[in-house]
Amino acid sequence: MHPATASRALNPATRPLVNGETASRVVRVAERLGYRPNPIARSLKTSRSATVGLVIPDLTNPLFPPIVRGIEDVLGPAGYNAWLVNTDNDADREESLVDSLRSRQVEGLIVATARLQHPLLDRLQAEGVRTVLINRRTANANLPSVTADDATGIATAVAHLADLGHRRIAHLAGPQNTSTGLVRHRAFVQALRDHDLDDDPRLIAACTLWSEDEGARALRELLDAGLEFTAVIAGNDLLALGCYDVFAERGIDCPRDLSVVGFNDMPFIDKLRPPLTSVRVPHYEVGSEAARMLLDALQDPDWHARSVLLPLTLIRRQSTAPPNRTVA
Amino acid sequence: MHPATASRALNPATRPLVNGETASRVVRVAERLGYRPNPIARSLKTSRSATVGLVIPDLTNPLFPPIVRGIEDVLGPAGYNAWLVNTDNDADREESLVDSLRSRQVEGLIVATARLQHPLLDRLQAEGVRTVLINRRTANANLPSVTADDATGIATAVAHLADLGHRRIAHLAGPQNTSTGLVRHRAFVQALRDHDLDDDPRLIAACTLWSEDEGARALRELLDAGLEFTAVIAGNDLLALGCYDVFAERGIDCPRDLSVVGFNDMPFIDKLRPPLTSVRVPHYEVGSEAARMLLDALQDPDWHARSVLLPLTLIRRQSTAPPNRTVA
DNA sequence: CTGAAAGCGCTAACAA
DNA sequence: TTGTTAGCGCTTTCAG
Repeated sequence: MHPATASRALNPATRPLVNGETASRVVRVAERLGYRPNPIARSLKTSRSATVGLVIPDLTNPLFPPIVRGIEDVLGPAGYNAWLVNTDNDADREESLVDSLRSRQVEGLIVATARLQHPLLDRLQAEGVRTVLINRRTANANLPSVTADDATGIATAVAHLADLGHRRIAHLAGPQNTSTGLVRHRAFVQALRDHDLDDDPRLIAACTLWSEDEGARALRELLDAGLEFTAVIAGNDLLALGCYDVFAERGIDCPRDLSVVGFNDMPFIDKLRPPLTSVRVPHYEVGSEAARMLLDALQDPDWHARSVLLPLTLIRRQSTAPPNRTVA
Repeated sequence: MHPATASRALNPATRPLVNGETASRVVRVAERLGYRPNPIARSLKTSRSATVGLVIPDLTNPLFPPIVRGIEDVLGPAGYNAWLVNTDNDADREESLVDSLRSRQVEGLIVATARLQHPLLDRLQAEGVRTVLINRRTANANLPSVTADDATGIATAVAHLADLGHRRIAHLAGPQNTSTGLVRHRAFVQALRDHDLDDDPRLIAACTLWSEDEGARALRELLDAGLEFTAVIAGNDLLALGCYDVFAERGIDCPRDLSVVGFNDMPFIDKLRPPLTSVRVPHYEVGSEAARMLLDALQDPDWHARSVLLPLTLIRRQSTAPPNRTVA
């Protein structure tokens, strides 16, 4: 038995090249000997790896695990693995991690860390690295992406509050250098106008991070400014969590004194006090769709970029109610 | 310039073998050319990989991200990476994932999926694969592990409830084929006796999974049996979450009608209604300690297994209060 | 359909 | 201190 023949017999793709009988004999013997192909040697020869890199800003954000699931569930059956890295929202770390993924011959990347201006991503595209963005996009629209339909989501949230009778709604705007922060902010302003609500710019508080602390800080700022408002749309659930901290701190009764809407509907958010009304993003589907897209791109050399917007639904819970005119 | 010399100059470990001046010249040129060593070729040659495998049952459990962080923070500076896999609590999947990690030449494993009887882990040990267990252990005590001091944690929880005046305390026992489930169960019984509390065996409900649904099912079972009890110690926070679902379902006022204690103090559990009293496990430290242990084991060929128990603290929140004699 | 031969990029042993 | 040589385990031409 000659190694080349064995190799052909063991690789499903080249199996047809070899006599059916020899093939099955090889497979049987390999089985008996407990032979395991060495993917490293294979990688070295073929410069492929059956692996894709997954670049996450922060795994401790409960948003990401379901996305990772979605990705793995699609990649696995296709014979691919995901190599996961955490950037901690640090551009240098991101650069070196992407480097290390590339030197390990990952065949493509799924990136959840996009900022609107993102030189690294432009470079990857220029160098022809197959990349799919998730959650956030860059200003450069040529990169394929799978994101939520943020604008519609915010519009739905505003409509919900308007229906309840709110007229002065505040917004905790996420970082404006991320597509999600910017799109949600703009959609918020647009939706206020569409509903003829007060679009007082002072009711928009900028957050520099997607974090609980920033959410708390921003809400305090609005309250301390003595502005009148009866509801808040937080740029995401973490910012909304910060609002809950302020409620506890200042004895604010939610939803009687103030309604809050979050964004993402992350796990466990339904167990808060009160359960948070939030715009649900189908995280698992974001992951599975992105993985499918990347596999397509890997298979078809002249695949062309698409951007998928996944639909959102507003999950109404107890953090929103009609405004309490006597208090606000 | 000869490739072997360049190789020696670029590898910090062999750098001393080469003339200082040539070395820095090589480094400079490599820099200018944007040379990136190919870790795959290196792996093939050296059969090392600077990588360890991390075997997690379910990444969507918020317990794990902080552990992963702890591991990466120790591994990174030592020049190692972690390759993370999800088993979904499926033994077959686990087997094939561990296989794939090994064929990728991981130098060691950190395993969070241990069951008391765990043939795969015994085999790994027999084959000399460097392995550190976290969270749970096997019956085979020879495997090094980093776990929480569960018994003391449960004793503290029982003491807390006893101090509040509870005398009939129920336990939602986690899967008895895991060390955590078994140890907590036994510690619970022991602690009841130490405090002279009623150790009615009917007050212990077995859960077959560490899940919210199982927690809910088990608590319903206890309530439906018409047993009298004023507090519950859940085997972990997910089981405790299930209790919250039953409270909502049946209009039970926690902590007035029933006190609950969780275990793990997982992220966001402090935001529940009411905030959950829980035994805090230092997850980050579990990860960092395990990573340090594994690095030690990799460096020192005749390293001997140790097991580390990390201390726990009870975090008192609003889910526990004195029993309400008139209702219970 | 199968065999022979070469080489992916790197490093370790040995020689100079 | 540097050069030479060989080979990690696999796949893929090319020839037979």
